[in-house]
Amino acid sequence: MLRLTKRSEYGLMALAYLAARPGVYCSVREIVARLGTPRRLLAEVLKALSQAKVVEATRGPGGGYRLKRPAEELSLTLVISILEGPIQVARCASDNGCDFQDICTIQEGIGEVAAKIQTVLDAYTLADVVRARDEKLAGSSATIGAPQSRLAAEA
Amino acid sequence: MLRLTKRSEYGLMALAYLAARPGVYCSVREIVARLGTPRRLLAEVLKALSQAKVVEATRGPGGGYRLKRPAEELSLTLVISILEGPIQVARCASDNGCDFQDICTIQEGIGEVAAKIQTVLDAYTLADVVRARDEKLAGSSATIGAPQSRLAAEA
DNA sequence: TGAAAGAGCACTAGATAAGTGCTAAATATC
DNA sequence: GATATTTAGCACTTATCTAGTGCTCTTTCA
Ligand code: SF4
Ligand code: SF4
Repeated sequence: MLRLTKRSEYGLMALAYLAARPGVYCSVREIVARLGTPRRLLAEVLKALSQAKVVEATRGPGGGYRLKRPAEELSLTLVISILEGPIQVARCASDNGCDFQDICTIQEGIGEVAAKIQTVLDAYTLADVVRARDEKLAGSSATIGAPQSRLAAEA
Repeated sequence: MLRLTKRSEYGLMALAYLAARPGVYCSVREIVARLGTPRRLLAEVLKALSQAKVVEATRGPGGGYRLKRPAEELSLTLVISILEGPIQVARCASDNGCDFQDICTIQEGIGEVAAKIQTVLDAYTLADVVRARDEKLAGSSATIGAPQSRLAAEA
């Protein structure tokens, strides 16, 4: 239905959280306390992001996750493809394919649309997610466009 | 997973078929013979499109469906929303909402992305689907950009 | 040594998508 | 008017994907 999964959303929320604390290891417990997401599920998500080298982890007390790459380099395409597999608006892309491929009359059109959507997702990064949030919080003040580094985080 | 459903695809294929035969009533049987889709499912889809006034139907021998509006006016947004409900990249749009709305840090960002995707789907029409197909069939000849009115239809 | 925290594995339940069966109503043709 | 064709309506099954959870193991700091 052309919708993001919870995994992606939880992942993005967590990443946005981490982006606000550059360099600091944040535990799942801590993040869940803030976001209110199911703990085990978010753990699953962060594990996947860790395996994909988007975040890095340390264990033990004081451990947790932190961003491994700057938010500007984390596109939605990347995050989504890690958390829910490759983006395929239609299934005739790279996957197992579709039975209709030979006779399908809409393949090219869908392909064009898919490419456009892909472009949107490629261009939109975690930094943009954070920025959108900040702009909203800042109302319509003059800080629009300025690089942001602080979320609404009182901890 | 950000993917179109079969309903949408079948619907678009059928509409593309109808677009190639303006004014002519085409039966489900005929369309299915060409497209190879499950008959009952395509019937279901066309019924929905009929109820949504995108196509019109007549019963009895020689009956079937035909486009009610020009292909240029049929956006993907329209077709998809008829066949799989309103497009919601995130679920916090118009539906039942999401439990996280109050504290969600990515809502604005997702909203921006959703709007961009929406724009893509709004702008892309059935006519574009048909055009993309024609351009592919015509290879790289000089007919690019010319209004198309004939598909690979030998019937 | 013990507590904190991620890593790994496997499973359950719920939601959505895909597909099917059957009957009724309309309509053209004979 | 009978008959074949074709859409309309209704309800159901099955497959697939999504969401969420439980438990154990390993690492690491104090
Ligand atoms: S666009 Fe055509 S070929 Fe591609 S997945 Fe959809 S139906 Fe199959
Ligand atoms: S963006 Fe935030 S509020 Fe909207 S659906 Fe996703 S989690 Fe819920």
